Amino acid sequence: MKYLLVEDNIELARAICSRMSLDGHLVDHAALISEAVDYANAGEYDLILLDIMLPDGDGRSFLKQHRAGKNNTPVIVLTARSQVSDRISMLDLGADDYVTKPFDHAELQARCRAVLRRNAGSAQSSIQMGNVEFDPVGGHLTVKGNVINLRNRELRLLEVLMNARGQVFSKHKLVDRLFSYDDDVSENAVEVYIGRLRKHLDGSDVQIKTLRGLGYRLDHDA
Amino acid sequence: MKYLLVEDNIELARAICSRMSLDGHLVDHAALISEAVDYANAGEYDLILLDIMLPDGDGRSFLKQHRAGKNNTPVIVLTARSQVSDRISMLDLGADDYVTKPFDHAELQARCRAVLRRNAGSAQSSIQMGNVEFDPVGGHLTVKGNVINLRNRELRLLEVLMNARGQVFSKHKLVDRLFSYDDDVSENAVEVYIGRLRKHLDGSDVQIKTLRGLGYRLDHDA
DNA sequence: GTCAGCTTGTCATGGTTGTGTCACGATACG
DNA sequence: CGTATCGTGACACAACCATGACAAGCTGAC
Repeated sequence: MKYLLVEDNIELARAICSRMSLDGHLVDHAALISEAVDYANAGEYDLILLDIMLPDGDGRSFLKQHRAGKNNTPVIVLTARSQVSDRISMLDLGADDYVTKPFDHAELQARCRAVLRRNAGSAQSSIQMGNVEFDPVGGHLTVKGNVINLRNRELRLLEVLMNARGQVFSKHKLVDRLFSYDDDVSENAVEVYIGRLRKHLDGSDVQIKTLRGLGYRLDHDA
Repeated sequence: MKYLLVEDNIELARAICSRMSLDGHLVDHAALISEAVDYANAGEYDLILLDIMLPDGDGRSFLKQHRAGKNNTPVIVLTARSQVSDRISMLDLGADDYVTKPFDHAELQARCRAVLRRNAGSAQSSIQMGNVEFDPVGGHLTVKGNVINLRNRELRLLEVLMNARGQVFSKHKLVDRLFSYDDDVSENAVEVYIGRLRKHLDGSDVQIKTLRGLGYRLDHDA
């Protein structure tokens, strides 16, 4: 995925960039509206993250211009909590979601995924794989017709694995995905959750394979 | 599909138009009641999106007139959150649904689809689910034949849950849905309302399930 | 005005459970 | 056989949730 980040606070921008890069996304960064316009005109983006307080103008003008150009790229607005009225007009102008600063990176990532999923797969939210059906919106899993309610972390882990089946995730990467930055969590936690998920998937034709020293991968037996 | 949008805020109107156009719909835009009447008389629309605060009068008058003319075109009302108390009168006058500003465009699209679908298969305003019948227009609930009057907030909460059964709503999202932005309301309020709703639903085969750390979901026991 | 009655959000408390760690056993691999 | 890596049952704690009580608001009647 290719993101455009419009944010004048350099440190924050750098943090977001590195986080997103870790997820395998490509991020272009603009610190000014004028830059942002140039970037947007030059390339196709899957998602735009837009701060509204910028040195050379209001993010609104960018958003307005963006939508006026019949551009359908989803936009997530980054806003301070105090700028309430701005937030309102942003949504009215066609933003797809908003995140209030300061935000948790895990939350931003979740919002991004949600917006992208909503935008791409339209109504199709549940993921099918063999005799397993996973519904992240409903928060449950169906294995051979039996409904299993997943807990928060299990859900998030499965979501990550399901969205990139066949891809290997290192434990380090999974920790990054599941926990926020300041949560200091051992990698053993991931092992525990993998174990719990495996229990839920027992009897299905989907399994989480261990690749010693590398990580985990979701496989579907043929 | 052909939509008529009645909205005096030009920026918002433009944003909605471009969004809808991207979905392949044709949208006519009226900024005044008088214009709207002309449009409505001139053409057949599949759906009307109606703002109620308009410079030359109240959208209600348009709605009344529209229905008086035996016109069956579904209408979705766009209203500010503070005007939610008007909702009953809007629905009484024949609106099919309402969306509070500011709204998420994805939500507006979903509401449009829902209304059109509902309209295709003959109109029914009340929602049935197991031995529970919910009438959002009348504001009451029938559980096993017993009529229960709901209070305003309980009503809105149940409406949100009923319109997307099986979907998990985080408390954050529910706060967003039920309260306006400048109401600074704790998430505990949602817990309280869930509790109150559960009391009303006692003895029915519909229940609000708690998904710890995730939110709430309306379930129907089989 | 004011008083009663109803709605609504907050608070404090207590119960429940999801979560991450630990310790130890199992397994892969050189 | 030794070591690094992974699996897992048990556990303690913190986070989360339910709920009764309460106070502030609102409404309408008089």
